[in-house]
This record gives sequence, C-alpha cells and structure tokens, in this order.
Amino acid sequence: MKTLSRKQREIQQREGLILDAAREMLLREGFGKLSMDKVARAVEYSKGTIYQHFGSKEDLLVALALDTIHMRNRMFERAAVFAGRPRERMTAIGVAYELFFRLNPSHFNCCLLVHSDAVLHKTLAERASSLQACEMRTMDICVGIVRDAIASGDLSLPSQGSSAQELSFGLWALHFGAYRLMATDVPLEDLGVRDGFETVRRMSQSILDGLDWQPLSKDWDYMQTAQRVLAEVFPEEAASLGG
Amino acid sequence: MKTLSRKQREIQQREGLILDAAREMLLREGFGKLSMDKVARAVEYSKGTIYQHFGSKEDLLVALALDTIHMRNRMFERAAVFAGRPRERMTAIGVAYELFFRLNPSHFNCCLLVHSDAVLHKTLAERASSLQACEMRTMDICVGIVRDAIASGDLSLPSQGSSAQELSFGLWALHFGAYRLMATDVPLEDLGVRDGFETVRRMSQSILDGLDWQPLSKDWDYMQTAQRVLAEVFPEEAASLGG
DNA sequence: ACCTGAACACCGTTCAAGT
DNA sequence: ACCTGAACACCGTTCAAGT
Repeated sequence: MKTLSRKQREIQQREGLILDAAREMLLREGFGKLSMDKVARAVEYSKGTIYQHFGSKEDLLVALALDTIHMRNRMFERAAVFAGRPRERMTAIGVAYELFFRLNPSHFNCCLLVHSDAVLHKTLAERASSLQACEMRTMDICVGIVRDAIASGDLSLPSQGSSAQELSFGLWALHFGAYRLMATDVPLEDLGVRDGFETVRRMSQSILDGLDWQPLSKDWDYMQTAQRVLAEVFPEEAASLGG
Repeated sequence: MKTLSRKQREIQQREGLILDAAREMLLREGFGKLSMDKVARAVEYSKGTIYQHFGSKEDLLVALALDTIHMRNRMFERAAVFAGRPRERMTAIGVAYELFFRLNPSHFNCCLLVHSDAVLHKTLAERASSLQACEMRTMDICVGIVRDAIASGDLSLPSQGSSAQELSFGLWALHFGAYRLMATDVPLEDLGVRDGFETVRRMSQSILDGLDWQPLSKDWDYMQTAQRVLAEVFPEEAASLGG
C-alpha cells in the first residue's frame, strides 16, 4: 500500500481535485456549462495537465459517472439484504433507486449523457470496461433477488419466457424511463400524473403481480414495506429528503 | 391558401431545405457532428440566413424533433383504432412504438436530446409549446384507450389509485426507458437479455395483467394480436423491417 | 428588405518550449 | 520528467456592410 512515491501521491490527489471541481461545476451550472477550460482554471492547473489525467472531456465525464454508479450500487447492495421476503427485497431496490435519483438528480443526468452518443468511444478503454462492469454488477444484484424468489417458491417464471435478467431489465427500464422523463422540463402535472414516484412504485408492483410473484400486492402491504426500508436501511437518506 | 407571396413561398421552401439537410446530417453522422456551419454550407446559404429561420441550434433541433413526434402520433392514431378489444388496442400502441423506434432509431435519439438540458429554454416559444401539445396528444391517445377499457368493464382502476394517465405514463416510461437503454452501446446480451423488444412486450403485458385488465394474457394470445396489428395496420412498415 | 460573411467569444485538443 | 500556455481548428451567434 505504501508503495506510492510522493510524486505519485501528489498526482493521485490532484486527480481527486479535478474530479471534485468538475462535479461541483456540474451540480452548480448544469451540463452544457462544464468545460475543460473552466475546470483547469478552477483547480489552477494548465489544460495540458488536465489532459494527462483524462484523455478527453468525455473521459472526464465517464469518470464522474463511474463514481455515481458506484454510489448507486452501494445503495442497491444495502437494499438487497433487507430483512424480508424476496419481493420485499425487490421493493427495497426500488426504494433505493428512487432515493438515489431524488438525492442526486444531477448525477443521474450525468449517467444519462455517458450512455449515449459516441461518448464511450472517446473514453480510455480501461474506464469504459470499468463502467460496463459496474452496470453488470447492478444487474446481478437484482437478478440475485429474482433467483432467491424462484428458489423459495415465491415466483416461477415461464420456462421459455422471461428470464431473471429480463425481469430485472424490465424493472430497470421502467424506473430509468420514468425518472428520465421526470428529470426534464415536461410538466408531469399537465399530463395528468400527480406523483411520478408514486406511479413508478405502483407500476412496479403491477409487473410483479402480473408475474404472480408471491405474496401479491392485494395480500401484502408493500407501501408499508417501503416505509420499513426507509426507516431501517436508509434512515439518513430519508431524513435528508424529508427535511 | 393562395395568400402567400412568391417571396414567402420561397422562404417556406428554404426552411424545408434546411430541415432536410439537417435531418440528413443527423442520420448520417450522428448527433455531435451536426453544426450550423455545415448545415449552411450544405444548403448553400449563409449562416445568417439559417438564423432567420431558427433562433438557435437548439431551435433547429426541436423543429426536427417535432416532425418526428408528429410521425409517432400518426402511427399511434392508426394503432388506436385497431379493430379489437381495448387491451388489444393498447397492445397495438406498443407495436406502433416498437416500429417507430426500429424504423427511426436516429429520430428517436433526436427526441431524447430535445427533452433535456436547457434545450427548451433556447427554443422559440411557439415551437416549445407546439412540442408540448404533441406530447399531450400522445398521452391522450393512450388515455382514451384506458377509458374505453373502463367503460366497457374490461378494467377497473382503484378509485384513489392509478388514474388512466398514470397507467399510460407507466407504459410510456417502460418503453421509453428500455429503448433508451437499447439505443446505447451497452450490450444487452452481456446483461443476459436476449431480445429487448420481446422483453418490453412481455413486461407491458405483465403490467396489464397485474392491473387485472381483461382478458388476461393467460386467456388471450396477445402475441397473435401483435401479429394481426402488424399485418392489418402496419403492413408496409413491417415489410420494410422484415426485408 | 433581404442576405452575407467577417468578427467575436468560446471550446476541445495538441505540442514545442520551458523548468 | 513534468508542466505550461500559446496555437490550431472548430463552433454558435451577431451585426455592420453590402445588394
């Protein structure tokens, strides 16, 4: 561990400095305003030095997104071990995603940009594969819960139908799509949707009901499960939202 | 109708020229490569002239997206009058969305960009509200089908629960989110999802099953409904995909 | 009245010159 | 070996000068 030279440590520290400045700029001014010039000025290094750390603007972007996704995975991991039946644990994942989005709307947007266009092609190979590994980890957490549900007899997927991955992907798409739509200027109220979060929660439960994942929502109060998750797994996060 | 002067007609025609050039550039080179300079060069007018038609690059973008959304709405309208029970008609909307995305992946991406960032704020007010009206029209088409289902007794939503709008929003989010994820470089196969489209279709039906929208998918072959929709409503579109 | 293109302020990226 | 900042090629936007 102590194998880094003083210089190497300095460089590593500077990388953190750059990332912090970039993140701060992202949160404060939004996405279009993030520029390498301004990051360089903020950390008081030359642009050339920034480019020694990040091969391109896109690369810096992906580095920021990676941190965000790590945070999301840590929240998912905590939710996945919630003490309850598998369907309650999947509900906990939904709570975690909702909290993640509500606590970090700008970070969420950052993840969006990274996924599109030719961003990944302008990223250092190592960072790109690291990003993909993170996404697969996210998926694995959800798939694990589905598998537990099948093993415990609470759920049985049609043999040549939805796999555990496909169900996880469906839930992911629902949340991701809804939050994406909510993050924009489209006024949900004008479309007749009072509470987007509430809607996502209800639609998720409908998917699980439709697949006959026991216990069905008519036999179990998953709203109360969500409350328990907030209180037992994410007390701090819930407080910082409620306040 | 014949009230336009020769000059006005010329101007209108030029606007079409600009839009065509921009669209062509968008489809061929992707999004990052679209620039006002190159559009101006392509149509052989000066940049100043382009700015007489579109107040900003974002404005031009929204104009392109508007055309795309109009096309989507036309497809939705055709799907909504499919001859069948309400749930079949909602299935038809899903088929329409899938076709729309598969036939115009680049256009779909264009709609995405428009929805985010400060794009809408840099758009001429008239165009921005036109965009919103289109989105509301999309929603109305879906909501109408849900209402028909309720009226016919096939569906009954919990009185203080999901409204017709919220159900429509949920289905929209599922499709939108999944297609968004599929449009990026993330390799779905690596995540264990063989066919994203198939998954979306199945998850949509699960939502409707979970809400007890009759007839349930175990009592009705909605895959066959989808085939009928392709054959009866979108024969040309289906052919251009199948070929 | 309409169109032009030079001009401006910015941006991402590179690299010869410094220390 | 490391860092700098001038230089380059582009971009969105504006507007005085032309026709």
